[in-house]
Amino acid sequence: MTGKKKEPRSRNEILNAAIEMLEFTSYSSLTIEAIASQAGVGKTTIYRWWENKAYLVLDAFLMAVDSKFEFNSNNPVQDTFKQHLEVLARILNSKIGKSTLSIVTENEEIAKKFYTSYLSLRRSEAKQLLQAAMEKGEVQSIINTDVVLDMLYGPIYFQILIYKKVPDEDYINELLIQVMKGISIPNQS
Amino acid sequence: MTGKKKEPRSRNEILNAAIEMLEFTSYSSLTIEAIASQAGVGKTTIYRWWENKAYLVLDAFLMAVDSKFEFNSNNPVQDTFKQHLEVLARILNSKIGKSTLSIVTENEEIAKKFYTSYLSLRRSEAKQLLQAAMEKGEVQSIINTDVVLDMLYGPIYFQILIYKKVPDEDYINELLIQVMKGISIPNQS
Amino acid sequence: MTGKKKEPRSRNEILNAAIEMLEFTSYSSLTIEAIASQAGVGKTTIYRWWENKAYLVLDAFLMAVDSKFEFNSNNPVQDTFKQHLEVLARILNSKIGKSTLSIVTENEEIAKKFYTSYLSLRRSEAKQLLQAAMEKGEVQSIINTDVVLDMLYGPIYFQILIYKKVPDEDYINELLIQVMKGISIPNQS
Amino acid sequence: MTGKKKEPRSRNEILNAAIEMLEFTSYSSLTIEAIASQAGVGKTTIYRWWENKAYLVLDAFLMAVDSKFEFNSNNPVQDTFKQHLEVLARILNSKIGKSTLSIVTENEEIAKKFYTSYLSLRRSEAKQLLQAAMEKGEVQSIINTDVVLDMLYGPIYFQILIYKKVPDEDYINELLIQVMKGISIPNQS
DNA sequence: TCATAATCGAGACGGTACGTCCCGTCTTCCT
DNA sequence: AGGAAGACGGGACGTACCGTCTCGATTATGA
Repeated sequence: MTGKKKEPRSRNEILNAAIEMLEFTSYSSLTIEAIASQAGVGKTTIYRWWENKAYLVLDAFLMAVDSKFEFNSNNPVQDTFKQHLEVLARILNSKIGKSTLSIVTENEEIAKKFYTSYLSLRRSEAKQLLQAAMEKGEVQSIINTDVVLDMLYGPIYFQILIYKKVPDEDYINELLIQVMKGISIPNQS
Repeated sequence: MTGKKKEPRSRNEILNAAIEMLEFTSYSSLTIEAIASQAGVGKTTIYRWWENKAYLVLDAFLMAVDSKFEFNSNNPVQDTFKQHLEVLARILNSKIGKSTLSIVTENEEIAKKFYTSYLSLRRSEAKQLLQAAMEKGEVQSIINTDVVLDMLYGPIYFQILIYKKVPDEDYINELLIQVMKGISIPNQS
Repeated sequence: MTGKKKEPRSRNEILNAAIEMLEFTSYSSLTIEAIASQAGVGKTTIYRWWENKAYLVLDAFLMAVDSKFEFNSNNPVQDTFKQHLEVLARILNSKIGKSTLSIVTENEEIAKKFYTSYLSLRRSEAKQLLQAAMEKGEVQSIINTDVVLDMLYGPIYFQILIYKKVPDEDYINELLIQVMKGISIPNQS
Repeated sequence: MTGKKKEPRSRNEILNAAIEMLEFTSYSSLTIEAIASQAGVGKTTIYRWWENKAYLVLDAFLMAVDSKFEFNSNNPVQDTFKQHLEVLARILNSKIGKSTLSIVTENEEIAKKFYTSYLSLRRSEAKQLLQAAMEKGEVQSIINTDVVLDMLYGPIYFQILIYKKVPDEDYINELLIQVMKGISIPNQS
């Protein structure tokens, strides 16, 4: 009746070891054995909690990213989205971020978990933001929010995953301007 | 005229073997040994032409995709882009397409070759298309073409790579409409 | 009189579990963990009493074999030896017997304990038997008892350990006859 | 049609590595990995030829023992047997010999191969020796040769396997004398 | 009567070796 | 002489147990 089952101390050490090793190794040449020895842990301990390297790295990502999002939605939508996109670009461009994307890309199961544990949460935040803006009259209310959000977030993923470039402030600004052009309410004068 | 003596027949057999095997195997569990035996070829022969599995698969992708693009740029931009995006979605969603994206994602070298051998070509086609439309007065000329193209193509990659969904006609239509709203010349009447 | 309070009940359960499991498993694929779970006991409890699997199995053997020997030395030597050898063959050929021999063979420490707890006791019984026979004039007194006993017991171990055959009554009879030929007093007529 | 398939050079290196390592390690703590690295060979290479450690060690034994037996059967039986037993004791008492016995003891499959590749050959030599002696009138012809041979060889195995003693010259002499007493033709004078 | 301790099951833990898979290279043999 | 077939050294995999070590739950006691 004491509640949650214990979260063993070694769990965090393993996740941290994974993150550290990804700083100087690619995901595919990251080995469970190396993580184990780096974390001072037996391989068995790792396999006890994670089915495979992919799930481990995803958990490491989730831990690294946890509670990074705090947004003030009183600002104009555009500003808040700007923050959103900048944080996203920074996260996705980190070593652990890129590794995570790489496994999401190639592994449908992981993609599913990535979606439920991370993506859908960010997405619904963003959706609320957009809807609040609609209600405040900042943006048109006839738009398809999902498509608009893909137009904002898709290019960020695209740049990082395919072009291997980090979207900088300028890029994000231009992107926002261009998207806003299509959704903002023309004349509030 | 029986065909160039270099690029021996076995090269294509190997690429085809790779494509066939990717129909029922994931990229990561595809092995050089299996390809070799499927192609009726020694491993040595494969390593003679490709440094590793990644380059082989990329070449297989390029072969599969070769001369798929024939567009009529007399149609209105929107229609041509629609074709572009639909072909792209189909290609990326094929087994070989997804495998290729997955290695592009995780391997910078491959990403470079993917860029020069495929992406930059498509991108400059698209750019020309957009510029032609500007000249024809179909779209505003003040726009940042790269950002606009990312707004079109990024969401397609995003949907396939991350959401694991194939963008269907409706999605593509909505996407185009939304992008056009931001770039088309409002009312020339 | 119900039994000493020390040597708790679980000790016997463990030994019995080991014996039972050896009925359908080889010694080398018998695991402490399996014994523990079969005996409904924690691994710790086993390690509390036995240094390792070998000592446990040796103890199981000693328990299984305990008080199996009751011989009537009024019969002629040959008859008593016949009983001895038959009992021995039966014991050694049991699952626990063969397992025990196998660890005696490969582990000097165990061999030592096997010697002091089992073999030397049987050996001195046999020696006494032989000496009684000498005194009774049934056999020559000049003989080297150790060698003679080895000629009787050695072949039994040999057959079981190396030839993997159980010496049957015929074999034992022939062996006894042949040994007696070399030690019996020639003409009692 | 060139005959036997090639015996790869590394085969002997592996067997020698095994023999060397057994000089300072027990069979049970001998590992395939260690043999491989000692022999400068991949594990795979070992597993390609031997199903497991036991077969490898048995082959090492057979190689070590190969062509060790050269006997002059013009001497009196007893002398030839003396040589036989001494050589046997030496072989069985070597590290590789004891290891081999230990696996023969615990593994029926190995025992079978040990029998066909080694034991039965020695045994039939010994049998021929005994029969020659019968024909020469040195020993009684009514005897059961198998039992007599067990009386000679059994004790040697017994001493080494169970008593962990090396039968020395004296022991072998006494054993031979005692066995001969039961089989030699009393007095042909 | 209840706290306080001793015992023990359950099983997590660091570790070692297993036997398998595939890599990328090297060798052999056949055509 | 060129290429298939596949042996080779290597290294990571994921599994099985080892022997040690907490951790509670269950008794068992004695204040």
